[in-house]
Amino acid sequence: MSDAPARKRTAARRSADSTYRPATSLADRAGMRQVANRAGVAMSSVSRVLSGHPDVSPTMRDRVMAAVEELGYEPNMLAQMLRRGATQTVGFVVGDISNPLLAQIALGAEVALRAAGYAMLLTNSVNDAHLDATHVRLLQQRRVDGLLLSLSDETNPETAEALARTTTPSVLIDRDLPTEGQASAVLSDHAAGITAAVERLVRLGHERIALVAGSPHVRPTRERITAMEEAVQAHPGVFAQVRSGAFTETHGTAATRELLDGRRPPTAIVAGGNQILVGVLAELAARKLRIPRDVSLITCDDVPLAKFFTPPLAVITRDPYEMGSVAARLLLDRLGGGEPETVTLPTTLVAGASCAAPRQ
Amino acid sequence: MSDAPARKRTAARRSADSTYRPATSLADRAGMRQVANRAGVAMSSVSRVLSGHPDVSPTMRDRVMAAVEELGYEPNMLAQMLRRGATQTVGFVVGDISNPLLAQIALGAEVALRAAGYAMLLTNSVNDAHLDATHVRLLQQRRVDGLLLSLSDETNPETAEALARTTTPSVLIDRDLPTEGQASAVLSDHAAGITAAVERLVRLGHERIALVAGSPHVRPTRERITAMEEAVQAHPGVFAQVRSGAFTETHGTAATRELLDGRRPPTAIVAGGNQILVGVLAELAARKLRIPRDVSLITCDDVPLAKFFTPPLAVITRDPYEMGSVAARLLLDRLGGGEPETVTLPTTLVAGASCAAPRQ
DNA sequence: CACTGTACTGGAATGCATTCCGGACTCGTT
DNA sequence: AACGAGTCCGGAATGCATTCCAGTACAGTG
Repeated sequence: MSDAPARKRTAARRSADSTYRPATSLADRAGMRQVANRAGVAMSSVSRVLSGHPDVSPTMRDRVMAAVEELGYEPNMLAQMLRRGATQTVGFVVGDISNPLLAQIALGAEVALRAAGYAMLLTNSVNDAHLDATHVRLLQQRRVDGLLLSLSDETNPETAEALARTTTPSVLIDRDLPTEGQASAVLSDHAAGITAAVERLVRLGHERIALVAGSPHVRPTRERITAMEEAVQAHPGVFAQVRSGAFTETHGTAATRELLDGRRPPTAIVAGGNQILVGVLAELAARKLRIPRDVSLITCDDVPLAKFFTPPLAVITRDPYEMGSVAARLLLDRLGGGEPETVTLPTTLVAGASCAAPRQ
Repeated sequence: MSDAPARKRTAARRSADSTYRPATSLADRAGMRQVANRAGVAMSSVSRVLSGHPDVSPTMRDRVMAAVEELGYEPNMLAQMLRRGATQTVGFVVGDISNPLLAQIALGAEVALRAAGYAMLLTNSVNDAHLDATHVRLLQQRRVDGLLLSLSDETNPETAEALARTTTPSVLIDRDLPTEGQASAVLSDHAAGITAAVERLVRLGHERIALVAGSPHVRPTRERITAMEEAVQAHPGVFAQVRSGAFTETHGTAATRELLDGRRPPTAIVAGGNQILVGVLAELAARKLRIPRDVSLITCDDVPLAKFFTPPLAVITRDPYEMGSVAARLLLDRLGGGEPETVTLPTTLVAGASCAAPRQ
């Protein structure tokens, strides 16, 4: 009875309504019920008008639309999601959005998804395999209609299981998982790029080529390694060394050091990613080795300044924005009832002065 | 009666239930009602157990938990969202996630938000002012609990209005809007960075300094311009030229061309962004001008390869990941009932050989 | 004029979980 | 033994929109 003011306010409000009400996040906005009352019709009619159902007379349409205008009614998407069982939302599990490559993919995907009325939930696994799985589950709890997956580790059984026990349409982005044809995929033809790079290096006269690759737990690395080994086999006398590890500057540096200190130091290096490139460059700089005089260099995946580098860097490029767009399209196809599909996009070797004949 | 099999199945199913059911997106999973039945208790009790309400006996807890286990029950977040009026979701409106700076901010924000149980919806305005406003409205329709705003144009009245007519807690990221203290903000101290840059250039002997800036519709550009003008005034004889425009390579090139063709070509250029830097470099390269012999160069916001450039680029850096983290923290504070707040983070001038004394 | 058909409309069930309220039961106390 | 108190539980309303179904009203046909 002698409540503190704060509690009293609550009590007063409650008695006014003669019923409790949960916290409404926004200033009480009109619901469909209010619209129905205002227009003097049933809620079902309001729903029909708003959803474009054919069984609606012109009179009804006008009355409802007028009420909608007057009250500034906007449907509550949460209620629609709950009722319809679809959220018009897609989850994007990405290793690390701060990687420009992934960021461009995300951009391409988001633009395409939004055009189709979908919103995109983004989670970063920060290269932690366990988080991949956690995020897949998390997004499913949030009832996403589909998943875009750029996993940081495709060999993690936990992730595989999380994906296996679900029917959520998914698209793998440059990843390879045993999904038994359940998932669509957009892939890059890394083999073509690496093969072209090797061909070029061999033609220039290189016989010791190294690949400083990233994590072997993702498809691009494995494809590149395989392609490198196969490409080299076609040229007797040419020999390749591979160092895979993390997609980090540290690995780039360490691997380069190892290679150059080895018994047969390479005359050409292929860097398997942005971060790795930085590490390779750091080690070459530390040793005062000049590109391409002492070592030829080719990097995978474009970096904005590559062509202004001294010397301009040779790059194996691809179109990440396009990759995101295609991923979105594949997912939308599946959401529309289509079958899983796999699309492979090209990679191209862009020449640059960082590649030259080795010193004799 | 003689329906096609497909329809028949539907009909049979309906009559079995004696009622219709909407499409359930996932394989029919158990709901709270099933758990309640299984455990032989009321739904309210199940809810209490799951939500950690105190009025629960150990017996009850065990029974319910057992049923939950057996049925593999997972609460439907959509229903919870609808009921609770909170989505545990935050919207991030960003100009263009493919900009590495923004991508790192997004990463910092997402990690911090996720740790607090929030998911992040991402939309790209692709530098279209109109889309800024559209996305703010879109995210509100999706009932986000809060907004992170890195708008592409803070002068658009449409966006201002969309924000004014809402009470959704927001955090501006390096943007300045007349929100009447409603929104929190994380800002970068661009003035400090530019001032340091000017001081350094002046000390080296430069008297004609240019700033190739980005869009004047966002705070960083305006801050930089103001700071440049003020810093120069402190040094009689030193004079600054500013060219603002889009955050594009094209603008960088065009502005540089203009400046160098002008009556008093600058001996030092400050590039106001990643894309702009590329344009500036392109134009300098086209003219065969050497850095720093012919022109000194400083760029804003780090690029991965800046320090391996020839010469290593002087950069005005900041910590974008931290910026994202702080933005998330400010938003979480507001969601927890805290007051709006503004935080300013530092910028630092990192020296590089791209800055030297001008030719005599 | 009766009857079938068409065009709409309202009512109610539904999706799923949360929370208020009242009631039942147990226990301690005098 | 009885009563006030404390524990705990079930029932029902609630959030909000969708959709099935049944029913009204009016038009067209024989």
